[in-house]
Amino acid sequence: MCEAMDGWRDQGFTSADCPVRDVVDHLGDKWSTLILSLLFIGSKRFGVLRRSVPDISQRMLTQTLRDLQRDGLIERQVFPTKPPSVEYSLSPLGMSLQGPLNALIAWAVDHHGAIRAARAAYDQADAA
Amino acid sequence: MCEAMDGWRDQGFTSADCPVRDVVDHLGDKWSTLILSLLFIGSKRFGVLRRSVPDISQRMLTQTLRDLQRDGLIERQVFPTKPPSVEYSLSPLGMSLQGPLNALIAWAVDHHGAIRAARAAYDQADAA
DNA sequence: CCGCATCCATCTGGATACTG
DNA sequence: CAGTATCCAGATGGATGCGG
Repeated sequence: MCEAMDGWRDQGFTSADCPVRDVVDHLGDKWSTLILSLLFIGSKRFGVLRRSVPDISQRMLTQTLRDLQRDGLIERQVFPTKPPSVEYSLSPLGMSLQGPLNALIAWAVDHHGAIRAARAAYDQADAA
Repeated sequence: MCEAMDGWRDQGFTSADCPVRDVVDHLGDKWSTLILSLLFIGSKRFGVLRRSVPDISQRMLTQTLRDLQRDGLIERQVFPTKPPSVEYSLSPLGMSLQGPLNALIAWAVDHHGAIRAARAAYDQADAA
């Protein structure tokens, strides 16, 4: 893995501390990217996030937020009101991810059609 | 999910045809990003890829390559030599992904330390 | 050399119900 | 409102052996 990437800028990471894995593995889980893109817009309360992503379970929302917080990408602020409310916002580190991630999302939107077309062509080919 | 993203440029995709999912879900699988980054450098034979990524199983390499091919990101060329050889290379679509993806990878490398530090701090906090 | 098939351990994530 | 706990189906992915 990383030992193979010295073609561009790897400096000898082992598999275990490969930075690509650290980041990509996280974006890979089903919800992280989505939650991040919502927080790019602005801070949000738990319930707002929940309603913004209709098909996420409460369990997964909590877990995703915890993971993002653990990685220092988002911050969690508890208001001891009654009933309590919790607000999530982007940390400076999280904000620095906004540019690269949005570039990728923009690519996804732009090339969405091409991907779906390629997929359809491929699937049709092996049906024949 | 997608219905929540109109803050930036969504135009009303449903969950099913959400472009973010189409792309990110793929980058999320354990090997796609890594294989793509290798092919950014240049076309490679199956065996070369296998050796470049020591801890991938043959099964996963084949599967990953198939998925990328299905999405039209890479091309597969078989040389009917004896023994046969197969070469994989980036398609034009795949090349268009290089910029955004490398931006993300660069971010990962740059902020790798910060992430690991945040993670360590978080883990230490709940040990206390 | 390249790839498929099978078997199997593990992980992910959804449903549901319950606490402060 | 926000979060936790339990249970469980399905996906992911590794090991191995066979075939062109």
